[in-house]
Amino acid sequence: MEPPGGIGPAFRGSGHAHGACVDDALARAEEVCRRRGARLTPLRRRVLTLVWRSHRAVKAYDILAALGGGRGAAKPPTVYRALDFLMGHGLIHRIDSLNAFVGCPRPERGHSAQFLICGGCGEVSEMDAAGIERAIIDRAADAGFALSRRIVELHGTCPQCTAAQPRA
Amino acid sequence: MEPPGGIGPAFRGSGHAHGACVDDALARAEEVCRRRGARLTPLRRRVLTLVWRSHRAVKAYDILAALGGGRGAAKPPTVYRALDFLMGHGLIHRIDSLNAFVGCPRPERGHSAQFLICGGCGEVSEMDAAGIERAIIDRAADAGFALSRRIVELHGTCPQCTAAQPRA
DNA sequence: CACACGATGGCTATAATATAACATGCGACG
DNA sequence: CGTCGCATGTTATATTATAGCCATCGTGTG
Repeated sequence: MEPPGGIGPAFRGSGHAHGACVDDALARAEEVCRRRGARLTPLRRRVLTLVWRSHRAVKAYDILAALGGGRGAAKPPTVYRALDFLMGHGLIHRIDSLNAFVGCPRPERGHSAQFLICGGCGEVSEMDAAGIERAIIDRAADAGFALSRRIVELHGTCPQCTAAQPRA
Repeated sequence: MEPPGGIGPAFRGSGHAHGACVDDALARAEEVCRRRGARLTPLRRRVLTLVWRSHRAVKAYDILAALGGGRGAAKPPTVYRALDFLMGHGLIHRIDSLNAFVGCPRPERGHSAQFLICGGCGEVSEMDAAGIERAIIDRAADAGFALSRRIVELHGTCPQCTAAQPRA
């Protein structure tokens, strides 16, 4: 079940030791920030932890709610600024088709990613598929198009959810 | 430079006879609806025309504004319902990374599309690149992932805009 | 004709997502 | 100490989207 390339597309289902994912993600984030002189402040670390609460894409306002339930509640800009920072350093990705955010398991390399998004369990699996990347680059080159950002978000059903629903 | 498949990625720049694009799109829409027994009502036709005003992605609230400037102005649900209808019949596509909509030049075939989105002029070019599609399908199959919706939105700079900016 | 029904679209309201603009705190550094 | 820059707090508002209810209209049917 270990993912090819160490990233995806292994959907984890409910039975994995998620604490290790979070610890690993935080350690990597520390390292990335340390090397760049960027400050992973308590707030940013907390937001990153909240994004990593699951392997699902997390909405900004859910983070907001989790941050400050009471009167001293956090405000939207607080969350969006932290998310911007984390995205800027590749620690999280935005899933545009969900207006939501997911932790990046390999922040150290500036990879281009594709996402498998399960409509059943909501899990998001990040891939770095050379074949897809290659095809996109080739096709853009054919068109004389200078690529910057590439968005590949693939919706469907993960193996676990497919297995759980013998007859859809 | 004619695109394989006849769709994209020909960026048109400012010098094409756009009336023909619109007429063609409307004729195709009529035909598609007629064959399915769907009703391309005046409102829906008007919204479709507004989406086709350019080859750029159009925002729902811009359509809203264009629909009813005055006191009897249209309301959001009116626009979103028309857009839902048009999407349901493949007459337009939603560009998730822009929260905006673009006309589909080939509504008759249920194609899967990729979009080239120019950050300079804002034009969106629809492709149906078999190579990209193939790579995505193969990779999803590897992962045991049952694909439904595929989103491929490629941001960058079109040939015209690249030529216009010798030093970016 | 009277009636039910489904599709369409108008309306009010509100939810959900995101940013602008300005104020405050706080540490680094001369 | 002064001030500079960055992070965060705060207020307000912009942008995007949907829920839910009602009026209208065409169509088929008793």
